[in-house]
Amino acid sequence: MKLDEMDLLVRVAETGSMTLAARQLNLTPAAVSAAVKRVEETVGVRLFERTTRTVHPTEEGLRVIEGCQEVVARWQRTLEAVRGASQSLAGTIHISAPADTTYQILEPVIARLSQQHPELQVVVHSSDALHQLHREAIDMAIRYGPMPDSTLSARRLAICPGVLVASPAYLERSGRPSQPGELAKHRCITLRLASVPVTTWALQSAAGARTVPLQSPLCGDGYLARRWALAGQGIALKSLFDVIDDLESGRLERVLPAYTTSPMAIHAVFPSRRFLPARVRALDAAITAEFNDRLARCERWYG
Amino acid sequence: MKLDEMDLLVRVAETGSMTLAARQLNLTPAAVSAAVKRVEETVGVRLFERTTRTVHPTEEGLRVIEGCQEVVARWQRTLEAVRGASQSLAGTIHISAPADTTYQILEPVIARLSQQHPELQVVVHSSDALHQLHREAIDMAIRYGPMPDSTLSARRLAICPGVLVASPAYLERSGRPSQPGELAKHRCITLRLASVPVTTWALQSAAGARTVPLQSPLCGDGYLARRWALAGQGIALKSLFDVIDDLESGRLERVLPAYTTSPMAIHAVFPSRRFLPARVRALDAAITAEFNDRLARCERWYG
DNA sequence: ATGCTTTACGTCTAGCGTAATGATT
DNA sequence: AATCATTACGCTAGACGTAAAGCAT
Repeated sequence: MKLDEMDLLVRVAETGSMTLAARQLNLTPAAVSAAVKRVEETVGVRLFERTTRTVHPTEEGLRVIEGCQEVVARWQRTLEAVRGASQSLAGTIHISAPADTTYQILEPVIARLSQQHPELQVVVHSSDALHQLHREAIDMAIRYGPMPDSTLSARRLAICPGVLVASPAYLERSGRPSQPGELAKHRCITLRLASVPVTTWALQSAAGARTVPLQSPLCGDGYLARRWALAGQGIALKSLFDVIDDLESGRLERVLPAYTTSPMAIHAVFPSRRFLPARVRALDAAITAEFNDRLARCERWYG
Repeated sequence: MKLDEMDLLVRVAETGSMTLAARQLNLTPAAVSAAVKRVEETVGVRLFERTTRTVHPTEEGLRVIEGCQEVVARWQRTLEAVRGASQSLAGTIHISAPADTTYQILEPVIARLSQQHPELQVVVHSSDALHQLHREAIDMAIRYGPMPDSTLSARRLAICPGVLVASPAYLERSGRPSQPGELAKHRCITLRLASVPVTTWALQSAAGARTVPLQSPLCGDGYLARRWALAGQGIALKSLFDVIDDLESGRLERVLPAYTTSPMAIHAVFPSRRFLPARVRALDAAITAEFNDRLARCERWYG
């Protein structure tokens, strides 16, 4: 029995698909299928119940896969302990994050880390889709909003309300709305999340909740929305977390400051494999530090 | 990296020899040498410092070997958990014990266990030599006397003084010695331990210690000594543990009952590998139960 | 001189990709 | 129709044994 085969089992179980596991491991589906069959024969029990569309671990399969996870993790730890003498990090990290987070927050963090560790390669996947996590072998992802419980493990980085923002120039030109109803008269910049345009904003204030329907001339990802807002194109709804820099510097102003959306969590998401390589732990630490700093500024500004 | 290779590393470290490890694994020394070299290359560190006579783990080697031990043990546990559904034990156990222990104590225990589990095969190595533990791949051994600290792990089964015994017939015929000095006039049955004849008995009593020099007409292993004593051939020095049956039944009598040797421990000895297969655990349990029972009888008789 | 590790070499099998097949949505 | 798992087949590389060489005790 090989450790690679154990890793393979774990990935098949995680992705629920031999093809995806194959893609992660740079193998063909045929090889993965054969490997699963091979292991099942040597172990002597059926590990996955499978149709051509789904792959489900069996009762015993779960036990075996858990064992595989721990075994692989234990081995990786010893390897790291033994050759980790050279304190420099090496290898490739695949990280996925929403566009705005990538360009605004991650970019400097990653640049710094990359400079400290020249042998490190960071591949950035700018995406909102969680399922991409398994499609490519993503090591770490950052996601806004509630976490669907799945085979992923997540740690909360921050929790922050959404706020309406616009540039001072735009507000000078178009006026400051004093209540949500007036938003209909403004250029509102909306998001397209997972290819689906967002058509309403759910605002709340001390006075109560209010859902505002929108038709928006500008619709894009979160990064575009912020850039457009900065360029005076209109009013955007962004997580406070994303615009704290702009608010602090005065490049953006809050609109209807009595209103926010309900707080939304930001998570660091990892594949459920037990062991994170040192390079991923380092990136995680750097990102977490950055988020904590930023979160503190949000709370200071907001509170 | 294969689990078999990890097991191989563990065995090389345990035995301190590639050839012995090869013998345990049914491989050639060439294959073991190649495997070690292979692993060293994939891990990237030298695991063993070796001359042609010795194989010593390096600093990193120790870490890696420990990792291998745990990994292999973890995997064996999952395997056992998964296919252990069939509660019957199967496979082969190699057990090593002194002759008398084998014939008198182990024989019925093993017979019983073998009957309960028809697929079980027990290979008994009647031997006193600890180093045999690594020569053959012994799963469990029973040893009298102090444990040299080594790569073996041991658990104490009992601790018992040695006593002088002879058959009533012999004592009727030759008379009962009343003090150690009189032993010189008797036929004393001695042991040959590790091919070295024992020429003195170190006795002690409330009055003090006394070392008696011997020249003995009969010299053999512990089983022979007991049989000769039973046959009225003379006086033997045996662990109380070995002769409790004979003393209880009156087939043997204690000689110089005020005198014993200092208590000697009896250990169950295992190779230091982390995980004992269920079959070995079962045998261990059965033997331990037998020893506990016997030890209780010793204490009752002695106290 | 014995017994160990190492190297060289020939052999064989395990494990991969390619490509075709079968099944499911 | 598209996508996934499976099977068949040819190929390559890894792992073993044999045999010989090199060292240490």
